[in-house]
Amino acid sequence: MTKLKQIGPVARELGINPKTIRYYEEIGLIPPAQRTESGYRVYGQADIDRIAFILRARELDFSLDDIGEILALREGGEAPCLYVTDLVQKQLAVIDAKIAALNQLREELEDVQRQAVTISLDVIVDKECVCHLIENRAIRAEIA
Amino acid sequence: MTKLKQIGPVARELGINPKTIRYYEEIGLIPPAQRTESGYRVYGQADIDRIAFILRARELDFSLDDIGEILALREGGEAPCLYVTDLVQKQLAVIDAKIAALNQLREELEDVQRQAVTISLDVIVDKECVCHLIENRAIRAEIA
DNA sequence: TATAGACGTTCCAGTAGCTGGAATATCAAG
DNA sequence: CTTGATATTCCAGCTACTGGAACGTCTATA
Repeated sequence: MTKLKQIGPVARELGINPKTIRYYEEIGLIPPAQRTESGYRVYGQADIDRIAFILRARELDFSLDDIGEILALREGGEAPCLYVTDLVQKQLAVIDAKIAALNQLREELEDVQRQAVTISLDVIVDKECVCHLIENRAIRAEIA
Repeated sequence: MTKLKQIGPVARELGINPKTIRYYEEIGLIPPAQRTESGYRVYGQADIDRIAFILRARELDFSLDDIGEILALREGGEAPCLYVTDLVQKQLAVIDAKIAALNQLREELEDVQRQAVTISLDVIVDKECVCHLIENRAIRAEIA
């Protein structure tokens, strides 16, 4: 018999909000927790491990849906590893796309910053557009 | 007098869903559109420009809140450029953090993939954990 | 002129993954 | 016996839209 913990200590141990655990239960990602006589949720090590697994998968940016499927497959007796490698492949593609987009975004913002430094005062005072820094970028983009 | 356009053509021109324009109006990001007798929204070039500005700022990953403030400052007669440079600075920091996190994530997922290839069959068949690929990563992380 | 279909309108609800708050119950310590 | 920390449920909101239902409007053609 392992020692049972209430939701607060478990959440603190895992570095999350207790509400997150209740939420996972609510959407069926974890089974309904065991309760004390007075209705408090209590968790054993296996429950904590399951939540920890979810959190690690979340760190890898898997969606709760995907995590749920992995868990369900496991419950069905199948080792989910092959399924997971497929998910991982897809995740990698998504991440690469995100990184590329962010890098481009970064360049564009640096562009904006550079322009802010070199912009001449009379342009700043001119009131014909909402914001030169952003509008000019669009104009330059059209030219290019 | 410029030609007025209905919401559909405007949305197509800008490459967005008409609902997005109604949404921007609903949250007050753009003023209520002029209407035809029958209640159809119509837009002039200035309106379209304003929406286009919002879309460009969104491409730079500004929140609608930030964009609203920029627009409001502009309405107040102040050039928002200085305000924008401040926002851009903050955006850059956020983006850098995101890129760093994604790169780390990428490495971890590649790690998982590598492990998937070299993992031995007896480990796959063992059913003691939910998913070796993800769990093992956590174990290795603890060791490191 | 009737009608089809392509557009427009409003309103409600849902997405992901939580998080905050209100109203209420439980529990341990002083 | 009260105080404070914790727990419970339920409702609502966050971002930035998007989908769908139910309905109105406009144009073109049979």
